[in-house]
Amino acid sequence: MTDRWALAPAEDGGAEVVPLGPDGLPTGPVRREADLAEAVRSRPDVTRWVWRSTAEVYPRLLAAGVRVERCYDIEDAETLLLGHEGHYGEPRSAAAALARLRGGPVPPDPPQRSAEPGAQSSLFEPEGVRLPLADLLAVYAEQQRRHERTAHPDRMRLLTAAESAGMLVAAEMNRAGLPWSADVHRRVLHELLGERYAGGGEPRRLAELADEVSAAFGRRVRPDLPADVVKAFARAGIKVGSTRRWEIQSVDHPAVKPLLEYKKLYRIWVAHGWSWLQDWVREGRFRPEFLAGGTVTGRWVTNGGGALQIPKVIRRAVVADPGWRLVVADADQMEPRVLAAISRDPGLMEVAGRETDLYQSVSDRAFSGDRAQAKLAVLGAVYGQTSGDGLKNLAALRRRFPRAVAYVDEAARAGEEGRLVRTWLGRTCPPAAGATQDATEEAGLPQEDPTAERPTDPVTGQPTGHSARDSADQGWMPGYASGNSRARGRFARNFVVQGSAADWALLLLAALRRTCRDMAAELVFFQHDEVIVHCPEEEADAIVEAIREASELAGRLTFGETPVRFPFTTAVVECYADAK
DNA sequence: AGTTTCGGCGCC
DNA sequence: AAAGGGCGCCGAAACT
Repeated sequence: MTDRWALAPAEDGGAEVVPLGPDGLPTGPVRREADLAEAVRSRPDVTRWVWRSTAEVYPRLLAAGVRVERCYDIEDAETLLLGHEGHYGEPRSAAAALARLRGGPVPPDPPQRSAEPGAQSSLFEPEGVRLPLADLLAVYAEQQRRHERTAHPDRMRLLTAAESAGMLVAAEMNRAGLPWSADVHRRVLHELLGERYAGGGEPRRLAELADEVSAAFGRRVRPDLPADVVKAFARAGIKVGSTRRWEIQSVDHPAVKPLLEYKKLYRIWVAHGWSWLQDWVREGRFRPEFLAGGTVTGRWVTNGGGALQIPKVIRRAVVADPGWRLVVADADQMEPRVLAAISRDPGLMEVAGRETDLYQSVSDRAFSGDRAQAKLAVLGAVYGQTSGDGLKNLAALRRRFPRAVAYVDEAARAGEEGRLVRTWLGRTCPPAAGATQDATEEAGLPQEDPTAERPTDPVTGQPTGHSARDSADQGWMPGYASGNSRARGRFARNFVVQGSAADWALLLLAALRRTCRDMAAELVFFQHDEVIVHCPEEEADAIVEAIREASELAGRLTFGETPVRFPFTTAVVECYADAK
């Protein structure tokens, strides 16, 4: 039985709270509490807290040592509901939702903060605009009704609940940080890059490689400047369109080898080098800011430190505390398994019902045992590959798994025709640029109001700088929603799979978090289909089992009863790099 | 001088 | 002829 309360923080550090019934309406008077954290701590029986913004409230609770079981984030739900209703990009604040409900002018969303290196979390800078508790309740009650009007109310309720759970996980991970050994990191950097020179220029190894490149060309060439490199190749009689690795690596020239090595190391140096270490690692922890549902597909993003792009060599610096372990768990072939679950393709579900290598099973059935071809074909189907071996092999895939291929083909067709597609739980893709009214109307702003704000970018919340006139055909939507029909088809094709995988991953995290509740174990990292739990050595086995159980539960909750399994490869290690 | 876009590459 | 989705990050280039 859920005991649900709503909460609104007050300016003075206190809060208003009120109990809610099953219909979301108050069942008692509003209580005024002097201390926000105490208001929650003193009500341990509450199983779900309804609030405007997890990012506003939960870091403060965590700082006071208070955790909650579940929450409902009104502004996140507003975003998901607006998307489902075809109003992607409209202001998503509770204040805007209230204005739409009451018929007043809709305020634009405040600009988003961006992370500063080493900055503390938003403890004392509540983001967004607060709303009185009574207004919040009106928005919440209306949202409950809007859930009922969606294509699958049960799934939509699960989606908003799951993403709220994800936001709790994200806040807790932000607080925990990823265990990081600065000493190991510096050792790795020294091995790869050599000594640093005074003045902050290139380290020794990069300088040497730059010299080798120059020597090979017979003139001074800066390998970090693409234009310089293209020009140098041209003088050597070699025409290259870019200096991308895949294009350069087949070129027969002595500069190629040192150039590619330079680019690899340069990347480490600028993105994860000494200044990164200085900026992002404090007291043995790397603290990026995880943001649940930060992408249109529902995948998470991080602000700062490139936490989801840590190069493999740098993972040697992720080291458990003494006596503790990292349980590194990686979902096996997640995307094709998700495709099996959402398409209900009998053959693919049967294959995905085994815990053994899915690509091998697919290749046994359709590719005469050639696993590499099978994998290319599957990924090509999911990503919308239109050339090469993947396309050729798509035909074989289609013969054996017709419903699976038809599912993504239909999504692609919908995308090309400008229709919306949804994930299994109901997260909806943004509309194509040009397919909707202009941004000003989208924002619900009065057309004649001279004081109306300029259109804001639906992703960044920043003014676009474009007029309403040109916003429909250029620029105000990012590339995924571009007017290019085929690109739009590929986007939609991938959206249904990647996004449904993100749906499932949220449920997985929620279940795993629940298991960790009464243990010392902490979730410290999440990357699409991979989680890391930091725990005392003696808890590691229990965590491995918990991951298995969480995966099973997440599969069933998300997709219903299907034969599809979501096995994980787990490793109990002291160092992240040892997991692979 | 400050801001935005581009090229390239890291991860999934 | 080329033809894969989603991100973040950096310095350089391009812009205002």
